[in-house]
Parts: sequence; structure tokens; C-alpha cells
Amino acid sequence: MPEGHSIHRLAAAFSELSKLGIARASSPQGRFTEGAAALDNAKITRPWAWGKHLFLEFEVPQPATLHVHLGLYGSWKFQAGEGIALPGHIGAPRMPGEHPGDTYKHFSGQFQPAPPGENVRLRLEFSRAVADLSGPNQCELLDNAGVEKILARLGPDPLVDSCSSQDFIDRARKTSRRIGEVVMDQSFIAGPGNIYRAECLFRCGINPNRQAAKVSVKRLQALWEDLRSQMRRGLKEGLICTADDPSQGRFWVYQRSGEPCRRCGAIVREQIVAGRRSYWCPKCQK
DNA sequence: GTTTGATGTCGAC
DNA sequence: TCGACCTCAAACG
Repeated sequence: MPEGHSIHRLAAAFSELSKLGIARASSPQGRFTEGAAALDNAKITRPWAWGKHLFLEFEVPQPATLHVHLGLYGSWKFQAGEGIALPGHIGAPRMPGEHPGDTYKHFSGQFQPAPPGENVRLRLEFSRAVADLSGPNQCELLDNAGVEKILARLGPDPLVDSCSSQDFIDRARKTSRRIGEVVMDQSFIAGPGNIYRAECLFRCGINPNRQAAKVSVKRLQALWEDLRSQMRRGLKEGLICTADDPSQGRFWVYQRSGEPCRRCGAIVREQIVAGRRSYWCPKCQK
């Protein structure tokens, strides 16, 4: 369920874990036994993210990259010894752990991780930390060609510094689809999900049903910038919060259909766009 | 105890 | 557009 900011957060977590040396890999659930065996006793050399895809490059005889997509209900759970900076949990279900203020298991003295649950697809065990993956949409070992194939169908990621808005804007101006569909299409822009779509379209005053090609270049540029700044905020805080005043709630419109708009008081609406519930204010978003 | 639904994506009709 | 994927807390009874 996580959007792109969570995956970049995961890459940062694995960057910490990679400092702990080689990893023992296993598949307690048994559905990734071969892959785990190939990674066992190897070191993570480069963890990185693009959109909602996590890539962990391992130093094994043949260069191998673990590709993980959490999908709708995947998650990583971490346990770590004292002094190791890791979140407790990233992914579904929504619960404490992904947030910096939440407590997560720290072990003083001897590090003794809890045994993996039945549904753990992959456990990566380091000297004083453990990462458990469950419920991923995808968990596979790729060579470089396989990685390229995935990147080829992903658009620019606002959280990747080297990406610019150019491709996103060019393609949005050519498609016949609505902007609410375009923002959710990972080939147009990689990373945003249903919350950032609803929230940033609101913040930019764009109706999700508007034809993307009719949105001005200037406003598409503003949308890209807003997605980037809000996702950076989520990356930093470990929590999606797009409201200016969080004390009244984290969201402007997401999951607020039937309630008054926080800006103008009009009733927030809801409609399925690109297969997902979309929320917008009929007065603020034209 | 059972149903629902979720910050996702693909592939078959 | 719809179901499958595969997980689990929350909502419902």
C-alpha cells in the first residue's frame, strides 16, 4: 500500500542494514527458497528505489538484483539492536511503526530477533538486525537486463534527484486521458499513489476529471513540483501529511467525501477514477 | 465469527 | 472493466 516515499524510505533503511555486513537470506514461507539461497551470505552493495519499486543489488558471483514491489498489502518489518536507526515497519497494514516517533523493538544486550511469522516470504538477517518481507506483489531476482526492462516502463520519479518534469509534462499534454488517470499511471510519473493524487490535485486546484492535455504546462509544472515537495515531506516524516495545518487532520480531501472542504466549505466528492476512489472539492478544483 | 477494504498492478474477458 | 494476487486490522454482526 505504500506510495513512492515509503519505498525511498526502505532504500534508506537497507542502506543502514548494508553497513552491517553480509546477510543471511531465507524464505520461512517457502515461496522464495531458491532466490533466498542465491542471496545467502552476500552483501547488499546498493539499495535504491524508483517509484514504488525497491532494488537491492547484492554482491554475488553473478550480479543479482532483488526486486521487490509491495503491491497492495506487502510490508517489511524490522528488528534491530540498540543504536541501529531503522523504522519498525513499512508497508501494509497502516499501523504505528513507519513513523519516526513510534517505538520499535530495540534490543539491549544480546540481540535476539523474534522468529518469522508464517507468511514471511523473505528474511534477511544481519549481525544485529533482521528484515522480514511479507505479502509482496513481486519478489524476484533480476539480472541487469531485467532491471532495465522494469525501468523502461516507469516514468520520472519526483523523488529521484536526476529526474525532471519534462517527460511527464510532454506526455500529459499529448494523452486523451484525464489528469486523475495520468497521475496514477506509473509510466507517466513513478511514485505517486492514491493519496498524493487526491491531495496534490486539490492543492493545485485541478479537477481529476479534467483532460490532462487541457491542463496548462504551467499548472502541470506546478503539479510536479507539489508532488515532489509533498512526497519529500512524506519521506522525511515517514507519514503522509499534506495539510497546511495538521492539527485539523492530515488530508485536505482524501477519504473526506461528504465532509466540508477545509478551504471553502463545499461538500467533498468521491468518484472512481482509474479504478480507485478519487476525492475532490467541486468548488476549489476546476 | 465474518466481511470489508486498503497508500497497487497485471492480465484475461 | 473485472477478478486475481495474498495480507491483516477494522468494521460489522
